[in-house]
Amino acid sequence: MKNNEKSSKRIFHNTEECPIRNVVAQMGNKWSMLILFALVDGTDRFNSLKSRIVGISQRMLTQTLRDLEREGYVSRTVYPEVPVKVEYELTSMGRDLVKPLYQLVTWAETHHEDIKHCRKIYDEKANG
Amino acid sequence: MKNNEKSSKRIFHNTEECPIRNVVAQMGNKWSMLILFALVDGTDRFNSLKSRIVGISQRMLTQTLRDLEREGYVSRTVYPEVPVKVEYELTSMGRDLVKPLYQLVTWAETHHEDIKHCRKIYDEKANG
DNA sequence: CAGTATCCAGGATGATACTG
DNA sequence: CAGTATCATCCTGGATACTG
Repeated sequence: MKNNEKSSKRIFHNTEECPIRNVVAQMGNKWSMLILFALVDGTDRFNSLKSRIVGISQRMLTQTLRDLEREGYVSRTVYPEVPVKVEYELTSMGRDLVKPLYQLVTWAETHHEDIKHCRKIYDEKANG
Repeated sequence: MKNNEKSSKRIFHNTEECPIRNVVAQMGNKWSMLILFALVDGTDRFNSLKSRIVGISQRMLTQTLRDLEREGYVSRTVYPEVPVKVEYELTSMGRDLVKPLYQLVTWAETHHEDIKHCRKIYDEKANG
């Protein structure tokens, strides 16, 4: 290949349109993946999710569920009983997204110790 | 399975120790994945990266490279010439991480239009 | 060339109180 | 039960100027 064929490859991010960021930035926020994984085994309700996902606030659960619903990963069903019942469930696209996500989770678990080790080395070099 | 076996499954995030967040939160920030992908084809230098990764500031390139180096995904080599030359390269762990990342990128590209469509529907329902 | 140092704006997240 | 509304705080990222 030509001398600088590689270095000439430019990379754009385009926050609005980039398909990568559309998915990864959403998954990168604090609660998205936890909620998706909480729904893998089936439908669940708001307060049940809230107690299962340890540490999440009502505000962030609502907001992240809305985001995930807007992206098309989660569906929301309201049963007009009294008191009202709301069920959340993965859509088919949501269930599909979980597959590559699990690949990443598996990778993360496999390399967790390596990463911690690298950080330790790096920090020791910086401080020592 | 028992009645509430599913709903009893609790999910923790533990920002410090959770292997998932250790990886995904880092990849979720604005420039990490772009830098990793920019280095897939081989070694590159600071200013070359800066011009190839469109829109990145000097500050964020430095900072994100340091983060990636600390995690063990990128190596940094200084050549004590004048002026100094610094080369960045993926480590073997970095090259390995790119694989599941590509799975996710492929998924994102495949579903980009679906996601945009879902958003449109959602927003129309909210506003109309 | 390859950074560092400052300052600042905006978004993400959390705490708390209130509601159909 | 399943939220909404408001306020405070922290973190991310961008602009700009300076340096070995």
